[in-house]
Amino acid sequence: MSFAVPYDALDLDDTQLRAYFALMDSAALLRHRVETQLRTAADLTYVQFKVLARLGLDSPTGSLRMTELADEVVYSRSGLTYQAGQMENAGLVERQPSPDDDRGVILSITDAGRARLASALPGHVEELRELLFKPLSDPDVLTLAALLEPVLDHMRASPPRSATPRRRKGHVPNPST
Amino acid sequence: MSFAVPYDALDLDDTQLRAYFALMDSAALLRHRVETQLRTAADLTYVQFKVLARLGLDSPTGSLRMTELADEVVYSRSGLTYQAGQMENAGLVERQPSPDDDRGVILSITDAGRARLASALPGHVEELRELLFKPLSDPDVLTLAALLEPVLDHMRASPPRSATPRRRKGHVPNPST
DNA sequence: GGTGAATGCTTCGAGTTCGAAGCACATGAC
DNA sequence: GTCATGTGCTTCGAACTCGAAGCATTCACC
Repeated sequence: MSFAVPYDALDLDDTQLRAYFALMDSAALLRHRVETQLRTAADLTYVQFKVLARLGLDSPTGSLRMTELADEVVYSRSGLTYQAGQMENAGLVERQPSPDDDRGVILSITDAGRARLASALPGHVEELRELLFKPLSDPDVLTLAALLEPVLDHMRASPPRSATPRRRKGHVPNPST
Repeated sequence: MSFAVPYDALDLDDTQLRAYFALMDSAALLRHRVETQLRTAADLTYVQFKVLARLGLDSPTGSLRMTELADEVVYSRSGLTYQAGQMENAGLVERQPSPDDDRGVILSITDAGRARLASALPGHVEELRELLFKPLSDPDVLTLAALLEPVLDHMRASPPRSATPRRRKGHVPNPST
């Protein structure tokens, strides 16, 4: 697929196109495979797995704010509200009011959630080894991380060009008006 | 996020985890940004854009089989059927019966589709430059493509562990039964 | 050339996602 | 204290995706 049709000045070169499609397609395909693996092995969505992993492996207390999880796992608040409801019904997480902000909701992993996570992890890791890491050498993996982490940081730092400001702190509402 | 909890032998090392999350998160975030850009600028989904681009830029005839597009753009036939319907209603593509196979359907881009694609391209390229390529040097871009293309090829070659065989040609139905 | 299996696409129902609107609480100015 | 504005989360409706089932055609083999 070449974008080189009527926009010489704005075109991407072939290498850039290759990188773009390789990134998008490999991530999409990997997610699809991982998703079906998680679904059949542990009855979890990729999103649900990621929520459980964030809560159960990263957080010392096993709990996080809804907003924080939403920003990482899904790209809308309502999306996380929906999943939190699903997972709460399944007994994997609990919702508690935030102690320091009555508007806030804190999501905590339950024992059942930890058990489900533990049951999903080995197959998940196995799938990653098989699909993602088999064609990559150890230095390759490091290089890949070193290339993509700055991209990720850069995108997270760049505001979506026209959207709700939604800066965590230190927002700049209106420069002159 | 460290997976290093109870599965020493199966664990991924930190570098692998970094690469995994950087890949998944950067691609997901990039897709989200690109999607909103395409939506506001040209009223197109990422999937629809990709269909138009494949038909309008890659194919000399401006047309492709449904199955071929489905495998590239979406991960189910029904998903492409839905999008083909949407885009046909919008006048961007046309459906024709395949001449050499009465079951097949060929999707062709229309003049309106080419016009829509042309209107979307500059902003799309601009968004990619801004978000993806700004933090990467030219050699970086080449390295990224060189790392991810083998991963993509490897995944496309690996059957989904338990699914319909669905090989284009040369299937091996039943070894002994 | 006839029969059974495979293939190409569509229809259908269920599940997931998003954005906009809404509600409750918090924060800052006065 | 009060008011206006901002923030955290939920509800709601619309759109999208998938897998399974179904229909029509083709292929392979006898």
